[in-house]
Amino acid sequence: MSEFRMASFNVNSVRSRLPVLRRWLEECPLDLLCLQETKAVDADFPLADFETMGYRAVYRGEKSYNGVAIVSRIPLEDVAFGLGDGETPDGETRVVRCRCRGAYFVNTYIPQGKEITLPDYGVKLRFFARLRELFDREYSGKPVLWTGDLNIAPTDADVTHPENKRTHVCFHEDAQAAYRDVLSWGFVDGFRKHRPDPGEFSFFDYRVKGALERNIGWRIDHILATPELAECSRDAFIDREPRAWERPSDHTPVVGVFDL
DNA sequence: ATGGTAGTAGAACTA
Repeated sequence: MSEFRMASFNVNSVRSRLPVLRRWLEECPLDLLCLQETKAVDADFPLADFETMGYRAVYRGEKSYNGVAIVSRIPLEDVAFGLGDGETPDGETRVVRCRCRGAYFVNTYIPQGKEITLPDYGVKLRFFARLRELFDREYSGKPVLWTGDLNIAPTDADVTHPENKRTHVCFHEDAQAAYRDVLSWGFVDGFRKHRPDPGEFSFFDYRVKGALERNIGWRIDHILATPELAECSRDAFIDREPRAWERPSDHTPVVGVFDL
């Protein structure tokens, strides 16, 4: 049993974010880092850069969109991509799973959904349902850490102005219910366990002027753990610093510290 | 923030 530090970070292009990642990993060393929106086909994933930093990585990407990775200091076992249910799209570039230190990690980039009136929103709701099916099918009784950009702000405490976001795909009641249904499989909000107060956000829209300084954002990146894992959780926090650096992602990392 | 910016592209899409 020793300290295990992990994080989830939507990088909005892993290649564009290498300077930020280098600096952040130096200042905030991790055992395991879950990335989303890598936006690189596998041949273009900057594996050598991570190896230079002392990490290995598993990844699956596509041109321009999506893409997930798990970057780690220690070996990863049972690596798998996608939801594994035979449905299309299969989520190959949105879901990466592995086992590490006796725990099961599920790193997801949930579809954003565009607009509640569009088919994309149905795909998003179905994606949550398929995840629930995956947990039912493959993870019964196991210690699981579900993390990533879930594109959902679960409660009014997780956005700046809840009243004008009721029809937003990341805040709409149907999306929140779909998220809660996965949560009810058996997850504890690992961030909220340590940070109960409202007003902490992991996403700050590039298009909102001074979003970070004015704290206008969303908490849509999450660390969720099964109860026995949550018991091992020692701390969780959102690190706002990388969002203020040169050429930032629009997201900033969520960090979880465990005794594993 | 019913507009805006960033990324990948090399025009228009996704977020």
